[in-house]
Amino acid sequence: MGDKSEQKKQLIVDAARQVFAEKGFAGVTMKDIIEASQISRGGIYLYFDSTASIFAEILKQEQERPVFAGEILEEAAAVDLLLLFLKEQKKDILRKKENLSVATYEYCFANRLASLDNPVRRRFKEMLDVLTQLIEMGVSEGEFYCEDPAAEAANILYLLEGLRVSAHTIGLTEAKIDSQLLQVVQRLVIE
Amino acid sequence: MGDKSEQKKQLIVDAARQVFAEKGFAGVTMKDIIEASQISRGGIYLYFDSTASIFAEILKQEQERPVFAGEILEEAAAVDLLLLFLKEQKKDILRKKENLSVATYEYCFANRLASLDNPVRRRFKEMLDVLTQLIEMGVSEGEFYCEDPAAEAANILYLLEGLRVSAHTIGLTEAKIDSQLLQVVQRLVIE
Amino acid sequence: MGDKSEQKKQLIVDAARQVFAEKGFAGVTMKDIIEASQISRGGIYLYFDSTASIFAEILKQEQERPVFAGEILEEAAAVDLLLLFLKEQKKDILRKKENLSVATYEYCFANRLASLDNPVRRRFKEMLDVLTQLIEMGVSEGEFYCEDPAAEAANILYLLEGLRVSAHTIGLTEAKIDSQLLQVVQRLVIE
Amino acid sequence: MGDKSEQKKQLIVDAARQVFAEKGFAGVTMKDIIEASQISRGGIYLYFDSTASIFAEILKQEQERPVFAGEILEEAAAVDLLLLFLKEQKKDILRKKENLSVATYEYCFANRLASLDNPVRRRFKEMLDVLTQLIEMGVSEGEFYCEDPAAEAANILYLLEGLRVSAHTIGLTEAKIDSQLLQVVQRLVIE
DNA sequence: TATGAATGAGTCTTCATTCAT
DNA sequence: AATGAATGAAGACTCATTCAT
Repeated sequence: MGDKSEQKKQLIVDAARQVFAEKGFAGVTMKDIIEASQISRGGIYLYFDSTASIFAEILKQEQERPVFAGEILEEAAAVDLLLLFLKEQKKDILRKKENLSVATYEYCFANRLASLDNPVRRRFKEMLDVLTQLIEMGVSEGEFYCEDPAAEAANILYLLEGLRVSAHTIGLTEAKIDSQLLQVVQRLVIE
Repeated sequence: MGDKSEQKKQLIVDAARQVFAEKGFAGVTMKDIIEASQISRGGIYLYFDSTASIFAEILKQEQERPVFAGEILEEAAAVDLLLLFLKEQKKDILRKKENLSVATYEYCFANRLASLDNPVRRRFKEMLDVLTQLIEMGVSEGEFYCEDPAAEAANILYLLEGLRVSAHTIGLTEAKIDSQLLQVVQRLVIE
Repeated sequence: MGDKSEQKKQLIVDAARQVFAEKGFAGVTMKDIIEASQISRGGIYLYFDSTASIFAEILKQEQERPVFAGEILEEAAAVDLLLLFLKEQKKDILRKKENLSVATYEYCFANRLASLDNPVRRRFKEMLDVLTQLIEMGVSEGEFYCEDPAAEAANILYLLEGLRVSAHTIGLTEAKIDSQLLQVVQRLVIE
Repeated sequence: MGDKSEQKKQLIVDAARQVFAEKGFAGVTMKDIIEASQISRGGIYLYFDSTASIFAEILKQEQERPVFAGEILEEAAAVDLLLLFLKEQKKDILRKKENLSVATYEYCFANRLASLDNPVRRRFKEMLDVLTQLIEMGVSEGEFYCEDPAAEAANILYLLEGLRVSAHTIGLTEAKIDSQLLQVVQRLVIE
């Protein structure tokens, strides 16, 4: 039955997400995922044919999540929304052992994608749009000063990406991240 | 003989660098390196015991290279030095197929280092110092406006790191990099 | 219901025949046959327990077909009947991609049968009888010269078998088959 | 060392020949051959990459053997040589459990070869030439009567092939083979 | 009867690593 | 110091067959 089948598929995806979060992408074998899910060696091939296709599914689902985890209040000030966004990002960057960032990087590297419709790119675009709108809103409300909101939004996202990857390569303390995010805010906000 | 031994070791390292640049770190096998260097199956173990230790040696050597590729003239203006630095970084980011960035990321991820004395971290520190001095110089010369040169330097480096990794995950055009670097310069330079 | 059950069984057999004709016997899996017939994974086991038993059923049905595909006229000359028989055999040998010969060979080999009541053997006997009678008829009518009709009939059948298998091992042109069959006819017929 | 390597390769080939003779081609796995040879699971891949390539090597070696197993005396009568040839063939056909015929058939079927340079075809051509010459010799010596030696030679070979394959499909007694071979001889020899 | 999801045994293949020479 | 043949552990994948529904 399609419904039950979907459930099982989701079970595998959820188990696999754990595995990928722990071990990244490159080092994960089908066996790892099989052992993490309640499925047999042969059974997993009924749903996925490789670790890559499982991870692709995870990314797809990831993309469907809203950019902002919390509620966005229409009447909220742009500064507050920005602070909220940055705080969420910081939290995620620091939760480096539990998130999918390393797996996502490794997946991108292994598959040498960077093609137009890859989910990581789409996610970036989506975040870029949201952030650009946020900045434009702040500018029109007189909260922010910014000549090129789109470029500024991209700048913030690339900085966050740099922090995210650096958390894994050189290690980052919360203080260091705060220092960087503070700069971002100071640059924008009219005091 | 120690000297001859060193030569052989360097031969392996040089061959391996090519392989890592092409295929990243995770996908490289001992066999790949053996085939690329002039050494036998068993012979390589006289010098290295894993792909990781070979890559570690490469990183060590990488770290010994000067931060600036070109000559730095004492009397050059800070703006020009900054522009030179950014131009070099851009070039390297765009040469993504030939540099060691993916291999380095994969190596860091696979070894979950981020320890205090890892070479990637040391390299970052080194660049941070150079860049901070550069900015301080620019400030004292009246070329730059900057309240916290060290934070600004880190900001630039994280942004570059973000661009570097994004070149592999979402793909970047030269124009997009230029747009980001322009922002960096405009922010600093007093027109 | 016995009748409906028989129908279903025949459905499987017919679908399987196609598969065996295309792929021989050894390379065919239950999955292949399941996909070719309108039956479920588990359902096929209600009728057959292996590809071998399906093929056995096909052979059984094959055996029930008349030796001569066309109509045999009582009053026809023995020469004409012989020519008709050889022509049919030639046609079948050349249609090597669509007939069951490879599958039959592979089935016999795999099951190392050659037992007394195997269907291939029965089929051979049947053809031997028909052909022997035909030759005897020709002899008594003064059309053929032959001292040992049974041995001659066997000789023709073995030759045809040799041509049939050679069509798959070394490849045969129509001309080569014609040349061989011509010899057979010349040997028998009194000019 | 090339020499020792060749020895090992030959060891594998010899062990594999046994296995193929026993089990045919289709049912033989790498594991079977590994267990029969003195080699490890991974080791066999240093020499061959599939059962097919091992069997191809066997066929190549087979082809290099002389068509006549025994000595051919220049001054021998054509009849005697023919009888010798047929006797050898009969012996081989009856030794059906120990020869490579089933494996060869299965190999040809599985690989759907029948291409111009397949070794089975070359072997056939070779035998055809030898047999044709033998018959021509007999004719010129006044021992044989034959209008078309090449066609007659082919006829004998196809008959033998028919007997060979029939030994596996319908089963053959020595008497039946003798009866067929007798016909061949009677047809040729001028009494 | 009929379904198709699930199982696990079996095979192929690659790879780091060892070891006799 | 150097070689490269050999090893066996580990992972990928397929397939016949079972079983709850």
